[in-house]
Amino acid sequence: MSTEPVWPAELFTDLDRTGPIPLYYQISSRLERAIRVGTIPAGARLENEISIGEQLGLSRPTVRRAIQELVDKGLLVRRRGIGTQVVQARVSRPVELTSLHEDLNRSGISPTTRVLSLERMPADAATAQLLNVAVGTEITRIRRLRSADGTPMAVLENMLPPEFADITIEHLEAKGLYEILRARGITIKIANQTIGARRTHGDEHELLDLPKGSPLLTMERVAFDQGGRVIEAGQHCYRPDLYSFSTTLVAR
Amino acid sequence: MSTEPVWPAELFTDLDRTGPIPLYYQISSRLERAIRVGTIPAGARLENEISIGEQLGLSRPTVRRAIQELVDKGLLVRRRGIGTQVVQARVSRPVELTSLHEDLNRSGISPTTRVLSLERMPADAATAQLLNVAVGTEITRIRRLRSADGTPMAVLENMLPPEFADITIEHLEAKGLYEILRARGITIKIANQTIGARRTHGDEHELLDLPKGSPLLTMERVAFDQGGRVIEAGQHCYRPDLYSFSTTLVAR
DNA sequence: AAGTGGTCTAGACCACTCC
DNA sequence: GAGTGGTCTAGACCACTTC
Repeated sequence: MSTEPVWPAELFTDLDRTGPIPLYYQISSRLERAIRVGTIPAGARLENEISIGEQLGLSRPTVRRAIQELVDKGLLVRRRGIGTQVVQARVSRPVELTSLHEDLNRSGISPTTRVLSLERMPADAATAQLLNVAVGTEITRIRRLRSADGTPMAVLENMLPPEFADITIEHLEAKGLYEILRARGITIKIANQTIGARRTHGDEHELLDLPKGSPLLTMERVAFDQGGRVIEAGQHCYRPDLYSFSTTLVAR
Repeated sequence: MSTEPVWPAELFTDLDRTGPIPLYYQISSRLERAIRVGTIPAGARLENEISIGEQLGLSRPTVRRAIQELVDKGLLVRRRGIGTQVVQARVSRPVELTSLHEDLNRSGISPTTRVLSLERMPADAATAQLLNVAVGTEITRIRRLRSADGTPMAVLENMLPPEFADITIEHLEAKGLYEILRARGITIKIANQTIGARRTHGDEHELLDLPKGSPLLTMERVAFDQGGRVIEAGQHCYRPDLYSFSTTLVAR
């Protein structure tokens, strides 16, 4: 038995057709909320694209684009000849271009940061290559301890190119690095990151309150702006009992 | 100084306009190859979308869609008022819905699999919830050791729902699990996965040829088909000196 | 002012699935 | 055969960047 297709048109009565927010985005964000809160239940079939367009006074490509956004997020599945359905599986938000600081904030946890060191130094060969600057360029090296509710969670090491030489300890203890960068108009567009594991080195076990030689979850990241300039390179390690990376993968 | 925009139209002379392969896909895949091999260098600016469409005899939306594919992959950056540029950063392929077996194959390494155990058993409460079946349902539990060039790399544990009760050790030692599933017409559409770290447990250190209590990189995954049915649930652990997860993140 | 990408329209034909 | 999504066309207007 197949159920009737659903379309809660009442959610879309007051679309703003003149403002700066794209119509497809207004549709997809309301639809996403309706799915996440359960107004549209898992497994429900949506009405077809043309019919939705007629009800909303929109062309099919616009409706299609809105739906595609949620297909890409893994909330909807489209099948030719069948229709569009809400996915049955729970979907977690993808690994995004955010910092640990923002992740924690979103979880309702108030992160604190202790700056362990903040120094300017000439780039050695490895760092110069990483940041794509000349050897000997004065770069900024930061080492921070990030805690959540008083419990140490991660040791964060970052290298910054010379343009950020004026960042202070006060900045870093008040806000996350990505927040500071964004306030300067820096937009991170692309990042390459690698997740791995290793034992604690040096003082990491003390900082993270772990036995010496414990396993750590590690993440290395190089972040670029729109023009391909390196904005930061980080080598971070996390307490694996307190932190992990979750994501939802969607097949193309 | 800004350079002239480029468009190697000669790469697109023999588009197949009648076959089953979409035009936008033909464009984007050829363009991707040209970028990856360096025919179009990093930082190059592409011609504008309308001009490309005219040269290729295509409408702008089709050209736009082709370009969008590569923007989503992080190979191109678009800026309003400026144009479309090849990203300066190296881009690694994203974490995809593939198995370790396929990852290794793609890297030119021939993986081998030893089945450590293959058993049918009634689902306990935790497994039943994971696989979304009734408690006591006969499920299949697999434990495998995956090696590359003779070196043990990972211990793979999977739970499968009852419909796969006929999978044999011979199947599993010849092919990857996902390959076997695909051969049965099973398409995995969505997966939730979590990456973490922990110490070795039980016999893992022996299997992976590591000291007892060494760090392991772990990945848990629940994979769903189009209809939201659970296809497999896996708990895998990897030797962190031989394996890590790399990906490129692209800001929306 | 000129050029770029961002959005949107109103259609069209096709492939696939189900009955 | 009817209904669905997948692709594609040929335009339009707008916002943003550069000159």
